[in-house]
Amino acid sequence: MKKKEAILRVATVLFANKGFADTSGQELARLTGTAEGTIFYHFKSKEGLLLAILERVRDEIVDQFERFFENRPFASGMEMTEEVVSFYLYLAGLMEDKFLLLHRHFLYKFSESNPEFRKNLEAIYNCLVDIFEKAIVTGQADGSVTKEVHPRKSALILFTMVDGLVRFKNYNLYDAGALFNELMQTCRRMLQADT
Amino acid sequence: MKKKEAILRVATVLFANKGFADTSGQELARLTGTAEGTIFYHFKSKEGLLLAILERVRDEIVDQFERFFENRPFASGMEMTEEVVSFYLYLAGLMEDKFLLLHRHFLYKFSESNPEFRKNLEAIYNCLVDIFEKAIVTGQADGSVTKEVHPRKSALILFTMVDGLVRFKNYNLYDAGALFNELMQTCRRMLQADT
DNA sequence: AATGAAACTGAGTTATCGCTCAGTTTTACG
DNA sequence: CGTAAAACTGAGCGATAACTCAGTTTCATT
Repeated sequence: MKKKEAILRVATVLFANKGFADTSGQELARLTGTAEGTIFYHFKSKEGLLLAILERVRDEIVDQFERFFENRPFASGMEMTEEVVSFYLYLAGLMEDKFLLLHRHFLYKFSESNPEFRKNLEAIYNCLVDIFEKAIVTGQADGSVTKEVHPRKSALILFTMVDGLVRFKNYNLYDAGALFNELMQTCRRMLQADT
Repeated sequence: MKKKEAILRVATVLFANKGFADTSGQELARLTGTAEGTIFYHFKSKEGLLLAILERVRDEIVDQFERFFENRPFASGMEMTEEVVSFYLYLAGLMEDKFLLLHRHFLYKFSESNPEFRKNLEAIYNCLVDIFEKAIVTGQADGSVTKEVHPRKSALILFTMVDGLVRFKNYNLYDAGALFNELMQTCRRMLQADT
C-alpha cells in the first residue's frame, strides 16, 4: 500500500503542473521509485489513476469545508460570506496543486465521456456554491445582506469571482494576495443591505 | 498561402478543444488536406505553430476592442463599464475557440520558458484590464462611479469576474447567459457612487 | 515557353507512449 | 515455519508521436 500512495501523491502534482498527456508512466515510475507495471497493477489505466486522484480531491475539499463550517458561530450572514471567501482563498493556497488540477481542461474533457468524472466535479462545485448560497440566504434572513440579489445566482457570481482569482494566481498572472482586500470590499458592496 | 491559412485555422480549433499534446500533426494534416511536411514547412515546430496562433489571437482581440471603443460616446463611466463587460461577453461568444485557447494551461507553461508566449499573453491581458480601468477612472471623474475603489485593482477584480464566467461557460459547468443580469447588477452595486 | 523560387509532398527516422504479462518478492496468518 | 494471496517488477509490444528531407508541383515573371 506504500507505493500506491506514492503514485497517487506524485501523480497529483505532475498532472496538475505538467498536464495529463505530458506526464508519462515512465516519469511517474521514476519519481515514485516504482516499476511502471506497478502503476497499472493498482490502477487499470492512466485515466483510472486520474479518476482516483479526482475522487481524493473531492473528498478532501468537501471534508475541509464541512469541518470548517459545522457548528461555527457567525455574527451575521455577511460575516459568514466573508469568511467563506477567506477560507476558500486559504484552502486554495494550502492545496495549491489540487486547485490547479481542478482548473485543468482535461478533467472536463474526460467528464464528457466518463460520467464518473462529471459526478465528482459536480459534487465539488455544488458543495462550494451551496456554501456561498447558504451564507447569502442567512444574511438575507438576518438583514445583513440585501434582498435585492438572487441567492443562488449571486453565489455563482461570487464563486466565479473567487475561483477566477485563484486561477490567475496559479497561472502567475498577478498576485492574488494584493487583491484580497479589494475582493472583500467588492463582496461587501455587492451584497450589503441597502440603507 | 492557402494551406498555411487552413493549418492556422484548424489548429486553433483543435488546440483549443482537444489540447496541445492531444493534437497530432497527423490529425492536423488530415483535417486540413495537407501533407504533414507542409506544417513543418510553414512553422518550424509544433510550438512555433502555437505561437503563430497566439499572435493572431492577440491581434484579433486587441483590434476588436480598439475598434469597438474608439470614438464611442458613453453617457457615463458607469455605462461604459457596463458596455465593456457586455462586449467582453459578446466577444467571448463570437470567438469562443480563441477564448477557450486562452484558458488552456499549456500557453502559460510555454510562457515560462519562451518569452514570446509571455509577451503575447501580457499584451492581451493588459489591453483588457486597461479598458476596464479606463472605464472606472472615467466614471470616477464624472461621478457615476464611487471614489472608494482602487481603479486598477477593481479593474482586475472585474476582469477576474467576467473572465471566470466565460471559463465556466466554456467548460459547460453552467449557463453564463443565465447569469448575465446578475453580473451586471453586481458590477453596478460594486462600483456605484455612494448616495 | 523558360526559369527560379516558393509551396508542397509523404515515406522514412528515431523516440516515446500506454500498457501487458510472466515471473519474483513481500506480506499475512494458521 | 509453510503457504497462498497481494504487491511488485521490468523487458517487451504495437502504436503513434514530432520532425526530416530528397524530390515534385505550382506560380510569377519574363
